[in-house]
Amino acid sequence: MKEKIAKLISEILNIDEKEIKIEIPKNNKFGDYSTNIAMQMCKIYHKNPMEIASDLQSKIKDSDIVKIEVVNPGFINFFVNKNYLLDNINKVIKEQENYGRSTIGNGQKINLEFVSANPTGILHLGNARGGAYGDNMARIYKFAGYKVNKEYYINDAGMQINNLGLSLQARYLNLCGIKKEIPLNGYHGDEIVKIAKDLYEEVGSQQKDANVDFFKNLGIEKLLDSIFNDLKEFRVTYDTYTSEKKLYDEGLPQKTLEFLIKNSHIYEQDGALWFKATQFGGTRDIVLVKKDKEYTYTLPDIAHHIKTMDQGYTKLINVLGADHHGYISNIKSGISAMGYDSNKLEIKLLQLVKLIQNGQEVKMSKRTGKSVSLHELIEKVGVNAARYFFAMRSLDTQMDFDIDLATKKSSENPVYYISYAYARICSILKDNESTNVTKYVTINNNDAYNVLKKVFEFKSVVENAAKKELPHLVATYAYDLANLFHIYYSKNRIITDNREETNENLNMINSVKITLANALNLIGVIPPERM
RNA sequence: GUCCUCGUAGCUCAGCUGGAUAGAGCAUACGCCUUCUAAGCGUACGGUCAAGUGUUCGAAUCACUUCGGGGACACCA
Repeated sequence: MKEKIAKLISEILNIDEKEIKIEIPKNNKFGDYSTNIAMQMCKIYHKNPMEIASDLQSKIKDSDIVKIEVVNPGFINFFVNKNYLLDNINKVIKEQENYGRSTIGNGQKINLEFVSANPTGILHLGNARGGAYGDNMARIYKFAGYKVNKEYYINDAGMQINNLGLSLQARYLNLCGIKKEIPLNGYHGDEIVKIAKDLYEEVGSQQKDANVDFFKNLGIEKLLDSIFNDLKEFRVTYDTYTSEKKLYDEGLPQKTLEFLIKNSHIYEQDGALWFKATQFGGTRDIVLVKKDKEYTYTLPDIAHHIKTMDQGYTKLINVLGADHHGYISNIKSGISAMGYDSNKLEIKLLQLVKLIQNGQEVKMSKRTGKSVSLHELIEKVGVNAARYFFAMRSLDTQMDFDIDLATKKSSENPVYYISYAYARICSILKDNESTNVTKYVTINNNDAYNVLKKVFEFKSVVENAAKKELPHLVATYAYDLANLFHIYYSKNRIITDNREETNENLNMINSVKITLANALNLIGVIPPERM
């Protein structure tokens, strides 16, 4: 319908259809569709926008348009007949879980890397936010016709892992009665204490002479286990896992370094090898090889990105915490220096989650182990509420997470509101059989039309969410749809004395049910059939 | 100091290719269950869209400046 109106106008004004913006007004007294084209054109025609609008009003003729209004300062509002909404009910029922699917992605390949937390502790709230965002985007992209690869980059090499090994070793040796300090930048999480304890309980002090590598590997194994278990419970899964250590085994960081040296992008200073990042848009030069000959994190990460780009992705998206902001220019300049297009890499920064308890901010730190874990969150509020809570807010708000509120499991979380709409529909459909309707004739009130209009909008919401990379548009959409349904439900009977009417109503609410489920699925929420 | 980001109702947040009277939830005060789930619906209260300047027919939205919150500026990741 939108396209049709745009086309009609473009033919009259003789301009490109794409120039014409047709929007759905927030207030439905302004019609089903509205355009500001008359105001846009007044400069070109040197005419009053109201004049242009009136002119268009008289020239547009179409059987589906029942009324055209011209309103100050020059809006043209279209009122269309509602058959398209009624016809859409059968489309929804026919397409089921595919209703709303789009092809705008055109099969483009997107690599989505998210969470990628170091295996030096368990996942916390910040990771949960990143996980929810990444997974939501993956679901939305797929639904919008993109090909998506979800990747977890495992930092199982380097300094931090060394610290993990040393921390774990210290804990274990202490249990064996041997004095050993946790290193300065070591990890103090309970989960590390537990791994040491489990080991001690299993083998006693047999491993007291084991080297750090033993503890590193043990720690990585156990912590990755817990990370992926938590994520799975959170309904977040991955397609590929990339190990930093494996990149070393394949010699990729080495090759990357050699390439950069060969192309004179590297110089030596103070015994370290520096990359001339400033020549490629970086804010400052960066060290790739430390004076102890170890590589910094950046070198294997450049290799990693190059390797991914070689696989033909049109876009690489990394979801990182806001504290990694400074890293963006590092990695991008590295990619450019390797002769690749760094614009293909898009980095999404998520603002950190501020944790509120008893009205006060709780500082989080992985090192001190004083954070709320993802696991704990799920235990307290459930996966649905947690997923929705993260999905409903855009990434760039510094969100407050009130743990007292969340643990109340109350209706203050909108996910219950949406679930309730879904459960209401399910309970009606459970007790009432419906049959196919070929032509809807009884549905004729604004509450119903408002609901159906929302159902109709779904596909464009999916496309918008994909294009703008904003999953919260889907969360908000689900809420709006539930809201309109609740209003409709409270004012209208679905089961009536009239069999034909009842049957049409049942089909209509079934279309709402399907659309709700599809929307919620895109943000990892599974609505309950009963509440 | 330099860079990034945010600032919208008492609180938590929507509002995003500039549009019509700036919207929800929570909180507060009232209504609505003999009928399909009241975890719902409705009414009221609540705003200098941080401040200023500019661009525009039109700005919460775009640009610049100032103020304020958060973050980043490692031979950590």
